[in-house]
Amino acid sequence: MSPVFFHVDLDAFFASVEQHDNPSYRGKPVIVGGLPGDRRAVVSTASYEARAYGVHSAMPLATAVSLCPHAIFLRGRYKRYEEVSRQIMTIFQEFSPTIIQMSIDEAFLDMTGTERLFGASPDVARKIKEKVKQETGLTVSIGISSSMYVAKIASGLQKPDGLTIVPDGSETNFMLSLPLNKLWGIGSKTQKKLEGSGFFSTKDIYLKSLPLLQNLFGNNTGTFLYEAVRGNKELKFGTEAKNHSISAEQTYDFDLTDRYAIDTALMELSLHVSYRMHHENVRSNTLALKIRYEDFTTVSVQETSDFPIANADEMFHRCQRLFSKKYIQGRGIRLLGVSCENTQSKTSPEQHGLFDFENSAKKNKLEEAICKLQEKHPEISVSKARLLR
DNA sequence: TCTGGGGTCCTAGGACCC
DNA sequence: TCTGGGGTCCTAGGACCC
Repeated sequence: MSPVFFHVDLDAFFASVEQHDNPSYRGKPVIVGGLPGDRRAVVSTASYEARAYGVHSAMPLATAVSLCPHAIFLRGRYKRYEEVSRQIMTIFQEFSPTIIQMSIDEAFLDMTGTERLFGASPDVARKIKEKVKQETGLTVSIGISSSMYVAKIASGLQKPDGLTIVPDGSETNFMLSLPLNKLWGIGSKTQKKLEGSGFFSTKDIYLKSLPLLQNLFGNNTGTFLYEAVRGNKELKFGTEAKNHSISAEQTYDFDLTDRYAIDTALMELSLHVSYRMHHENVRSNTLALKIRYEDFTTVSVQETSDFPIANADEMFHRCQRLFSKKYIQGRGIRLLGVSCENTQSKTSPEQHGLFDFENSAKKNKLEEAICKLQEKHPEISVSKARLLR
């Protein structure tokens, strides 16, 4: 028996939530991402009414304002979106014991062998759409295939409120009917590269041998392309330990040049990352710093030490060292980012530095306490004195 | 029009070890 | 004396996704 996968994708999620919660927004262009005049903002989600004006995700907000000045602009209510997302994921769980959530607004459902329980795939898909609509007022688009990769692409083809079924056995034909830019995992850079080598369609790729593709694009990309255009691409979702990371970054309205402002920013980011590490009960030995200069060139430095980063204070000092190592004096900074890579669960055995262990442990406890306090009373802002301007 | 924030994965080169 | 080959870890940068 072939497997059956649904890929379910919410339509213009953030904008749709706003239109649902606020009926006066319905039928009008809604743009979530920022207010007109916000510096350095981008479009997070545009409603379909706004897309008709050419507005799309990741577009600079200023561009969206000029394309569609009469749109309703919103900064976004992410807590609310998470709440609705949880509600919808719960609905999915009623239909499949195995769901893989891909992001806040999409998930795979393994529907293999559920026919007897719920009925034929198209009927179940319609039931899911109905139930989501009923309980949240939102529409979803669904792709159905024996391959998760194909289902993912299928769900995007008939948005919004779409249902695209790729019958078992027709995966390759389906893939060969698509333009290159529909391939999931092929972005604009790779597409340019493909075109540079004379590949303009999935068929052009299909006609070449695996060794030739590997030769042209490297082992990995070559194999990916070969499998993808056949609809054979397997998506692996390892439950095994992966390299996770926790990061925070901030684009500043105006470039930073002053060292005091930079240090304050680094401390803010360190606190943010550190609290999240406490919250998720993980630690990390690797700290990475990202600097984006005013001309958008981006550099990074990272450092792995023998012992985990003990607390926000230590993270801040490590950040300062990395910063001094990399920063080109005099250049304006538009973004700073701090990231802990390769995080490990705190339940796994820890190696302590012999040195200053007790002191670190105390700071750790303090920060954990602050973390808990902040969770309990989010209205209280607990922060380093320096951050209180 | 002037480019968010949070992630993951891949590549290529260097260090180091046997 | 002018130098192998494999494995692993680390780093910087880049591509991609939502």
